[in-house]
Amino acid sequence: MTKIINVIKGTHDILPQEVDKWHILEENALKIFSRYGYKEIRTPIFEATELFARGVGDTTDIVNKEMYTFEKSERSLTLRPENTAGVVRAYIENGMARLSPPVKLWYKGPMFRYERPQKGRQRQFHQVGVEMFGIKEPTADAEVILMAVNYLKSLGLNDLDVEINSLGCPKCREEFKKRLKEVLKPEFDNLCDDCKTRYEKNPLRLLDCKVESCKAIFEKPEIQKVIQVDYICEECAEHFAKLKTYLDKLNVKYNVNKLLVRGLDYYNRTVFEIKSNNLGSQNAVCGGGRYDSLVKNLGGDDTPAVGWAMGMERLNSLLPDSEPQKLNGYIVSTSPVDAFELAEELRNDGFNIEFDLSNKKFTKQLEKASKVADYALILGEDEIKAGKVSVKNLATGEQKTVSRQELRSIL
RNA sequence: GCGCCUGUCGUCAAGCGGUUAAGACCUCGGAUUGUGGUUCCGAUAUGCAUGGGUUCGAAUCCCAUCAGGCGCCCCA
Repeated sequence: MTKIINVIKGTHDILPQEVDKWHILEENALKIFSRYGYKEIRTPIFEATELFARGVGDTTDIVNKEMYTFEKSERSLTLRPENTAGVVRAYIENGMARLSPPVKLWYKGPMFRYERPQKGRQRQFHQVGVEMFGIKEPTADAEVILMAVNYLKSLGLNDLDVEINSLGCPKCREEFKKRLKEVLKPEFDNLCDDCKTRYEKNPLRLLDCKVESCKAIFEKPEIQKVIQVDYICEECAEHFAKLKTYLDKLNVKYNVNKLLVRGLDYYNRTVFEIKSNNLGSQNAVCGGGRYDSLVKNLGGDDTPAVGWAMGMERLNSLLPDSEPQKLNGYIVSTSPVDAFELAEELRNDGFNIEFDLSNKKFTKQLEKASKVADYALILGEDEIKAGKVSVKNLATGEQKTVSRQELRSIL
């Protein structure tokens, strides 16, 4: 036998028996986001590599070691590892800055990251996300978080933890980094290797370290003092305070997590995550925040923005399995031509209808009907002559012979 | 990139060095020439991820390769 070709590591097929759940995710996204005035945008799956290097940040793991990059016609192209950079590119390129703010966009689609696959993490995965441009006030942050929570609620996901934090603006963040480095200096040699690198490149990420010895260091009182004190400036503090007020008034439950930093470089001020306890170690279903400098960094006008993304596979695994959808009717007939005609008639009226294409025996057809449909539509010689159909309710066994017109009201 | 675990039919599996590789589900056929979902009978792995090795003998032990899972890291 010829060797079969397998799916690529870290990718997988979404099979018919699970696709219903995907439809639920997608339909609810359209429904909920539309209520808030968001429009869907679809951007290409690959972009210029430079977009991600400049957009996501070239010190991030995503850009450093996880991108699928390839050359074509002497251009370096990359399969998108996330979609914020692409949406921002589209926003700039299509002159959406000329639209009356806020500009509200949402998207869904596959993303690609070259990582070791594990539970809740694949190399091709899907995200649904939103981006809002043009509003610097914390109302935007609040709306976006509220919408995330309501989207999750619409999926029946209520018991999730919302964590928020403020990173401050570039100005006050520098101050915080400076203080953090000062207080950690005596401990530098005790940090893990990754943290030693972070210490130089991106000190905020130190707080995210999962290594026990590092966590212990950060628990020390003199270091906690620096972490707990708000180094963010007055304006940033006010922004964050207002956001919390809005969330309180809107009954969005959240925790402030000072250690929440996030791995993408473009965030400032508000960052947030939504986590589930039922996902294993990859427990974040949603991550996002404010990125006021990204549009400008990518060549657009100075435009404030805020957004988030959710991992659809992770959402999917939190959804209960759905019952497979049955056909409205399965035609049992020994006359393919008549079966065809009846099937087409009913299909045109919006019913889901199948019949046996291989002309099997009557009992086999009925057996098949009982497995895949709610009703068996029996179309034998007698019925054909009389211009009628015998309808059998396969759940109750009830059967009656009716005209084709009556048939529609039964199905 | 590192660590641990696992590969037997389409699926879930039993098998733990001895000669025809259990079983269940699914699928297909029959009992059953117009009445199913229950039941009964039958069919379906010359092969145990692949390649080597040990042995009189290997799905079972060893090595390598490949694939998958989980964890670290990072993230959705």
